[in-house]
Amino acid sequence: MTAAATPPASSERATSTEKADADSISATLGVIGDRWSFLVLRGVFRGLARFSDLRDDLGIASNLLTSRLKALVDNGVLEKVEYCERPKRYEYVLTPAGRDLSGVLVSLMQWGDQHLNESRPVVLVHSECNHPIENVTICSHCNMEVPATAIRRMDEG
Amino acid sequence: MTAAATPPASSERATSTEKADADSISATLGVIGDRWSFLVLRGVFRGLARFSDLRDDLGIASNLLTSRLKALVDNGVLEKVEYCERPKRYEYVLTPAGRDLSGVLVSLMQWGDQHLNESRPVVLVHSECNHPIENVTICSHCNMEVPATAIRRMDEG
DNA sequence: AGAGGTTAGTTGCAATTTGCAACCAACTCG
DNA sequence: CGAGTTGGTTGCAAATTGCAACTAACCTCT
Repeated sequence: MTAAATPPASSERATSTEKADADSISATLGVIGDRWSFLVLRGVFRGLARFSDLRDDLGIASNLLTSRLKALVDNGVLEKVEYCERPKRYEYVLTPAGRDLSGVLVSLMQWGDQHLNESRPVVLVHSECNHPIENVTICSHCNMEVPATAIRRMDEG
Repeated sequence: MTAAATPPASSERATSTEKADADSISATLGVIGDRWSFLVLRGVFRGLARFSDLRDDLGIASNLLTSRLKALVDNGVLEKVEYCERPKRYEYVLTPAGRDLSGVLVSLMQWGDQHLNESRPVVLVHSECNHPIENVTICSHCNMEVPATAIRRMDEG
């Protein structure tokens, strides 16, 4: 037995003989865990939607951008929307599931801001009040922030 | 010009001629953004600390685990602590910076649970009350949760 | 003391994945 | 018609990963 974490999943997923992922972290990484997908998503969150804008902003090779966008669309993170009929042009927009990835991006950004200060931070704000936002882990029962040291799995006490 | 996002950074970082990353997301991905580091961290968060335990749990090849652990230690995410003097054995424990990555892991897990249900979710709880935790983006000014659509960059209004 | 086991790796090589540069198709504009 | 733009595709070289075998240092058992 000993299933392991199955990361060598890249183009095609779970060909049936492969032992499935053990948990949601590796499953999620199977969707966005390669070298570029996070950055493609970051671009889309920033408002880039067209192939060439993403390519130019990220500096990614066309063939990779093609394959990453396709994978993100296939996995329901992005949607290809026609924005021009005659020359047939598409743009890539976040699906609701894709939008839900904002927390991942925000927490990545926040960690970088706090621990690697390689650049002036991009400050994200709440559009309604213009004050900075923050990503936290909370306990909705206690209604308080939960530090990493107070997180446990439900089983195996 | 046109700096781009610089993901082809793997072993050694920023050889000076390279344009630095543009933001904290790519900087963070430079530390933990490869196919295995997230999973190595997940293992450590789960309590695995020894080389062989991580290798067996993840199913990662030794050479890669060696290089990932080294990178994580070099980047201040993990610390190599001697746990046995005579045969000279070390274990890998989270530094405070490493512990701060819990939010990233939790948000990845949460997204997978919500959008890919490839396995029975591992429920994380607040150790003090035993109730499930949740990762959210909040505005500490408004004291409310901020949906992805209400996040904006501070500049460029 | 010697055989065998455990832990923590290293080494070499094959298989994948990525990066680069060139090329292409459809269409618009002048 | 010729040039330019957008959104790609193709081929090949370079880098990264995976695998399996091997090593080093040290224990434990007989």
